Amino acid sequence: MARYNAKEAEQKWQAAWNAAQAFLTPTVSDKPKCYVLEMFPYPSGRIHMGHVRNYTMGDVIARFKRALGFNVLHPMGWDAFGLPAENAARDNVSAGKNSGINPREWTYANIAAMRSELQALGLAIDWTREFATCDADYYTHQQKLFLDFYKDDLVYRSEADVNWDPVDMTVLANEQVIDGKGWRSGAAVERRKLSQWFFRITRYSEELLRALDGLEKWPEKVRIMQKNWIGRSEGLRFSFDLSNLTKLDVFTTRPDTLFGASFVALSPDHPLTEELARDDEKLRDFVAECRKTGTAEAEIETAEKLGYDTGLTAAHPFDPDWKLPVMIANFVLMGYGTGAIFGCPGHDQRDHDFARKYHLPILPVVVPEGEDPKTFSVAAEPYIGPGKLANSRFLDELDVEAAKNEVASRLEAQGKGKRTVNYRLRDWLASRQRAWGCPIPMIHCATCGVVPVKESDLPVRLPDDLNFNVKGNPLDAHPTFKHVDCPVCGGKARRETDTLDTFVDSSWYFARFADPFSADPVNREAVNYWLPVDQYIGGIEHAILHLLYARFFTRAMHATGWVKLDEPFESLFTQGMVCHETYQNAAGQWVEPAEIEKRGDKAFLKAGGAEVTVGHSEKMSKSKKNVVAPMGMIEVFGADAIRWFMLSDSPPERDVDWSEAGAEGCWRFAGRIHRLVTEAEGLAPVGTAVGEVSGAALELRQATHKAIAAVTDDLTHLRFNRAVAQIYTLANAIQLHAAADAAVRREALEAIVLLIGPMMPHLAETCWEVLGHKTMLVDTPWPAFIEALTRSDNVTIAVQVNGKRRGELTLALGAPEDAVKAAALALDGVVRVLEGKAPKKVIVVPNRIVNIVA
RNA sequence: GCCCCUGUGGCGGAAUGGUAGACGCGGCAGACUCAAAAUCUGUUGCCUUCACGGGCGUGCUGGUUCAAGUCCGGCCAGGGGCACCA
Repeated sequence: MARYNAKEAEQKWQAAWNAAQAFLTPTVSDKPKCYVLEMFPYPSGRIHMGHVRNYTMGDVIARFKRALGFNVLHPMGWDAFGLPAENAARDNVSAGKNSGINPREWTYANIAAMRSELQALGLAIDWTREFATCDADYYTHQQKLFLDFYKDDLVYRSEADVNWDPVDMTVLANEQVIDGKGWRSGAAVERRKLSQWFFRITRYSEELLRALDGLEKWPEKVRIMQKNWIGRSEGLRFSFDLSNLTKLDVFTTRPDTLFGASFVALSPDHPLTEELARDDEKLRDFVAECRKTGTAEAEIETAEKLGYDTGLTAAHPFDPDWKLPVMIANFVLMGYGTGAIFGCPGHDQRDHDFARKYHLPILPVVVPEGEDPKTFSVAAEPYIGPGKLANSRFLDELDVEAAKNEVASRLEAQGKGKRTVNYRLRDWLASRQRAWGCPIPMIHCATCGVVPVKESDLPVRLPDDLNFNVKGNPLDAHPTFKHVDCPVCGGKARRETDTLDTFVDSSWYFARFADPFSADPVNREAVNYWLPVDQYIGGIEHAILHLLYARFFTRAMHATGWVKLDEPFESLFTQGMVCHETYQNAAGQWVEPAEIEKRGDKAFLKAGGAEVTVGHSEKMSKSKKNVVAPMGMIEVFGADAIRWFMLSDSPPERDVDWSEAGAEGCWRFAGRIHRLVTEAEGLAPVGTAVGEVSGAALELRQATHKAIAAVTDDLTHLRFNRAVAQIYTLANAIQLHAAADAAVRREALEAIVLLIGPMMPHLAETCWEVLGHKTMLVDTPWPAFIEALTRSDNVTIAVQVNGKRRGELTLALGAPEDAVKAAALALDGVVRVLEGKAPKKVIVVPNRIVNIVA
């Protein structure tokens, strides 16, 4: 029999699935549904191993659920707006090829290339539903949603201090600033005051936080990250009366420490600071100095506390005669709370640093248990823990919680304060000064202000003839795009030239997949049937950005009547990265894996044979050149072997090391399965019932049914690596019992072929055909198992004395306790250790273990 | 600084509180072969013993339990997230 030819099989079955429209999904159906979705890719041009891992996992689930009888939706699309396309066009221009690429052509060419690569993996995808977010037919609906949100006050325009990325020449959302740097460019972000478009995500701060508890099928890690990002803190907002007769609002989570206050501090960006700076040159210099400090971690850690005394004083809310100095302090952030605080150096590290530098009083007002209030000192370091109040008049002797309540109640009663909940989460700044994005459907009119584009005028199309040989946003520089008539007064007006953050595009694509042909943004009937996504899979790097925005968008779409749910993703799985060793030559330059040859632990250049340094295994990245292209590997080992590799060995949430030896092992296993099927002789015909069997045949039957039960359970729980191990075990059993009963062997072979179906679909179809089936395996239900056959007749029971293993017994399953006990006590090893003494106690765990306490 | 996760053979990793190391990779030995490849079979935690056997073993350290990789406390190491957030 010929050896398994993966390439032939893959072409044959992919064509057969296509011809049969095997993965075409009805829009709605009476069958129970299962929506399996992997985070859609950015069309960079070619797939990488991370895609292969992600889409293979999703495909296994989709095929498994389908075999279980679900109506499965498993679509694919393209997150197609974004900077790389623009940069490619710009590079093209600077290379002098003016006739060349524009972002649209670049993007669609990449999509075509990547589509065929994904198809080579044999994914069970309904390609009729494919769309790209840069399709006008997609973004027109996004513009419609934007206008709906605008009507509902979920979108607004506001001037604010925003993050400006000087390299990408655009503003960024808070979520896109990592360690003070732009998430794509890595450039230090600058602060600019600009008028920008925002989504009012903070309307749902509380809800987004609370609903996290209900997302039981999300990784705990992601929920914690979102919780921290939303950053809820309960406290008190109250006002100080200032000596210039104005009031100053501050926020605190520690109202209990109010009698330990020794100053009030304003942010350098506080409106009052700006007001004061108008007539104070020194203050202006000070503010400028503060703004120099970067926001990078290292800078913040080493940054000195800087303060400026305004000369103003603030009256203590419980003692009008107690005056506190009003300072400007560089560590007070305008973006949190009210941008002003009262400083209590005794119980806050930052206030402590500040007070020491500016020689302000440091007074303990909370004293830990066991300390004497008269001697307890916070001069050296602040005390943050629990304790009883002291030096605090009417609060003395109260514990911290009671004191917080007391202060809050009194200030509320006086009308000076209010208990409030503060969130770290800011509104989502969603406008970008970029050309390759969804145009914001708004118009600026000198007389009417900002007006929405009429729905009948949608879509606002991106022009094709953008000139990238300009500074700034090519949309803004376009000769006609921005010149429009005002939809209200009809006068000359200016079209908004900012586009939407690409994270907007990915915030609702999952809903569009339910019916990508709908004339509305979503087909309500279709989304009611398909949403939520039953299983969403992607990288942990989207734990906050994409997943938080999508949760917000779903709520906003609920509020505007498009969907009837709040949470888009029922179950989330975050898969690990694909890593590879790194290599560096003598000059310290990175070397690609394809250029080296391994001998033992050492690696050498194929050309020239010079030794290279083998570095740690890291996430595959272009910069480290440790990338292995999937297509080359599929060419060598076949798609099924690569899929199998991605599923075996490592648990799916953990990082996996790519290794060619591992892929080769998978390829060999594919061949072994093929041989087991093709070389099986004298199999019973298709459909033969299995009769009563014993001996080797019974053992094989039991192995078969155990494997079906275990693989079913493992795939249900996404434990692909264990499912793979179970299948190896069954393969070993089939090989061992190659001479067993003809019907039993057929049962075993059919089972193993069906079990590998979701993971190695082409091989499985081939084997299914060899076994004599006329219908395709994709149309075959998942195999059932017989419970009684998943248990062996005999069990091996370990026998311990004082917890130490001294022997084992092989007994019939369910042997009576007395017999087990007697047999255990008679074991040589047990007798030797007991030395004739009677045991104190014997614990028998049925069918598992006996522990004798001597 | 705060929060979270992970530490098991040469390697990737299994293990509802109940025989630690399933399964795979790698290694070793053998069969087939003139030979090699491919394939198949056996073996493979460490120490000790001719052997039977014995001892030690899940980062370290205490504890709970008849029984701990698993539960609890305290450390150590590695990784991740957040961070002048009042």
